Amino acid sequence: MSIRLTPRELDIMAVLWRLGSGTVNEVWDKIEDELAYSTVLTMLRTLEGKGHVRHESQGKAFRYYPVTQPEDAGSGALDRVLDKIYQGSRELLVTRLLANEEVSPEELRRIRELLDERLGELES
Amino acid sequence: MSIRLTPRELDIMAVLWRLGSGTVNEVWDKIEDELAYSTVLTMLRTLEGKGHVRHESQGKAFRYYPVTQPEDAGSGALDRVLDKIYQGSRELLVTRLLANEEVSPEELRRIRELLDERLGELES
DNA sequence: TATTAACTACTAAAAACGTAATAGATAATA
DNA sequence: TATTATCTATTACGTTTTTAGTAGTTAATA
Repeated sequence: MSIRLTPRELDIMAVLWRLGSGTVNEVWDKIEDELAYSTVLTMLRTLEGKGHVRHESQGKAFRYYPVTQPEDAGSGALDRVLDKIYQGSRELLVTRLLANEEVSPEELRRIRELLDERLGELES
Repeated sequence: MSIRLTPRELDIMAVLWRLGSGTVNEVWDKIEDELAYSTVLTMLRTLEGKGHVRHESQGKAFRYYPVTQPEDAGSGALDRVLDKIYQGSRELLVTRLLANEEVSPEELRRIRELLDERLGELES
């Protein structure tokens, strides 16, 4: 079974992945929605209970570290989107992904290179 | 605000999107997890309450049709994955998406064509 | 028409989620 | 040392989600 995080858990993990680690305070500070400090604390303990984070004492505070990595959560979430919404079609998914106006030509070129590399590997 | 479906709601919508429409029985039959018939019925009514599906009578049964389309639910879900897990990097996401061994060269080529088209548009 | 099979409607309720108040502990600092 | 600011621990609760039993209805069919 692939790892599944709840929306709010994902918000918190996203902060930890970005920062590398964080105290309750730091996470609370970076979370977009306005939550009570204790809410963030509770979430982190929940996540710890599920084994997605661990903590070390730092002074009187706890510093939390992600145990579950983006890939672990990502493959699950992405596969799910791919499967359920795009019916397994990676093309369709990529089409939607790049449909956004904001995508820069540079980004598109880099992605194309990526594809070329991958194709090169397969042909060799 | 983008549409957000719960995991189970998504399972059901996925079946409707795939089939085009479905009676409770048909959906129940296609759902992977073993649920009670009445559970599927309840879910469909919930989805109807939220405006994601509608129904028409067909004999004594109801035939349900998706109102919410994959794109509607998809952009939200995909953006979320992109944002939270791949930190907004489409490259990273595509890398992961194509990392899978199962991706065929044909599929890769089609995706590359897609990119070329998109790049062509931007350069003109 | 009486019976049965297949549905929907209604109801309930456990489990998960999300949020936060408050109490207690600890370290800084006046 | 006394006070204060900052943390964690505990506890609770409303909401949503998920699941499903059972009652009622309808259409087929014997």
